[in-house]
Amino acid sequence: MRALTHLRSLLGSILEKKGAAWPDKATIEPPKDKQFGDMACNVAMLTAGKLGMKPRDLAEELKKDLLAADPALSKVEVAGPGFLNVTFAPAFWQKTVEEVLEVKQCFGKFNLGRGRKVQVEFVSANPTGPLHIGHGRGAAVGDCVARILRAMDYEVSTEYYINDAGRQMRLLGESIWVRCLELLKKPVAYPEDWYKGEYIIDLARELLTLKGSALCDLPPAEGQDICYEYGMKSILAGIQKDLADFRVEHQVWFSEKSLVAAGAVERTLEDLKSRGLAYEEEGAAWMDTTRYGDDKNRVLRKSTGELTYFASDIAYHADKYARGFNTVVDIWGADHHGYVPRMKAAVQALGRDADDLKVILVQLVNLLRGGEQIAMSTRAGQFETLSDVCAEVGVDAARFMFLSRKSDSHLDFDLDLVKQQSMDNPVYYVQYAHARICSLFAKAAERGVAMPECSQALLAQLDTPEDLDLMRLMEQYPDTLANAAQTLSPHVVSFYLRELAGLLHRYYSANPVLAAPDEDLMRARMLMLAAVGEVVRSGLELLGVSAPEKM
RNA sequence: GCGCCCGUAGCUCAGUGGAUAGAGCGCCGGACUACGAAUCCGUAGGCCGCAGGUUCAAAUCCUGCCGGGCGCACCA
Repeated sequence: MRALTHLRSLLGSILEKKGAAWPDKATIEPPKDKQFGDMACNVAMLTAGKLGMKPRDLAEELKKDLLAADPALSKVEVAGPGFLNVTFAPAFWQKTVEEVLEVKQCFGKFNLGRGRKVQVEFVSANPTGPLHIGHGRGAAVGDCVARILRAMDYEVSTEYYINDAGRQMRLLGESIWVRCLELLKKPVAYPEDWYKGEYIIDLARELLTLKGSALCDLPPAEGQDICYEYGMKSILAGIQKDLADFRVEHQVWFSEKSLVAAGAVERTLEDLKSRGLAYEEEGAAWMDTTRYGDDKNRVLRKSTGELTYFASDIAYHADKYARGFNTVVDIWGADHHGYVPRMKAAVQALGRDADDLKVILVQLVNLLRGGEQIAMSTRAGQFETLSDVCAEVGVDAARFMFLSRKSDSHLDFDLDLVKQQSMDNPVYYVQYAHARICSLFAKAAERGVAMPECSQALLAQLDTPEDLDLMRLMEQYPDTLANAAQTLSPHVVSFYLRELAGLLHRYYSANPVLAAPDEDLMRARMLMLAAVGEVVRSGLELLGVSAPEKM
């Protein structure tokens, strides 16, 4: 971070003196190949044309100015078509250790968001059955995005939208109802598309114990209502428990029904109409979403008089913005991607920018056991629940697995692999790095070696390539978090952690700490590893994965 | 038919304009009387789906095609 911002401002002012602005496309980044130094910049190639110069000539001038501007730069080279390859003196990187040890868990987190209010809405599964593993992925991604944004000084609220107003809920009531009738050996007419899972029978049994068999003598509509009410509450309580066990917290549970009851949906519809964005046609109310780029207009109220899901969703998002959120993040299953353009259109109709709504699409999870796919369907009652999976592989392993892929790519979740303690399952690799460091300090304490005071003189000994690799990577942690926050990509953090853990393990096996050649070197290494431990713990915390001291 | 996503090493995946395209797993070969071997070191493995185009530079951007997934409701 310091390396990047520092170079950026040095080069920026040098260019300014030459009469050129910093181009948007210019980058400063660690090059893939270490032989090109610590940081590489392409600005000369992008700016040379504007100044009427050859890229390499401009790069040579920049090189001179850079070296004159800052003695912390130990080397600047012009390479290839005009890259500027910059190498910092070791002292520059050593400062990172000092900084980490000073601010500890705050390292890497800075005020990127400047307190902007963001809502993250996720999971939001219909309470018609327990959460399955696909919901688990959405839960992990949403929770992790929220943690990352919070760390970067966004004011985040997490929310679960309960779809308790629609047809699915009615079906839930009917499904429990017919199971009640079955249990009492009464004649049963089965509804279409009903929920056939075992858990529905359990709910029916509980309800009969609670209310007695008289329940089934009620008129069906009334009985089904009771069934629905009981079923939803009970299932929702189960969902809340599963999420809590999964270390996922929603601050707000928002009921669709409450929105309808308050008349918010009707009001939104009227508002759109009065502004010419909605109209009546063929007995239905439509919204003109095409004017905002959707490929056709969408129904808000069906000719039956019933409101569509889309209508209440618009009202819901209007409510979100009315609550003062600058940005709203929705996390949806990727099978809903066709819904994005109309929702973006709705957001614009509400007078917001299309970018005030960010949709993260989470691809479905392919659940495997020993390489064989396990079929899933909530309605057929055939699935692996999130809680079963967590019980089998552990919350840490499950979360890490969910967060170690781009969210819009398919995820193979092989139960046997995730249980295994191999590199196919990197959660242990990262945790082990943390545990190793902890146990090193435990051993030090055993031998009466105290954690040394941090000083530049001690750190000055850390100048081997392995030392510098480790310190450079720690220095990139803030950049990594910024990238993860800006692109809403939790996997960036888990990839970073794997890399950092890899360097740590490599370092550890090649460089004895407590048995270092001399005491000062031992102290210096202790300081650096303490810093690495802090960063690993911080990253795991953002993923919601524990950082054990022993394994 | 139209739209969106994906196609990178045997496998699982990073990399979205930069230099000789990376990591892990798997394969093969090494390292513990050692601060923890859940680890490390080494070898091998690639027309980045195909074909054009844009430019100093393309896995990355544009166009077309092929292959896979998902959508295309007065469902949610």
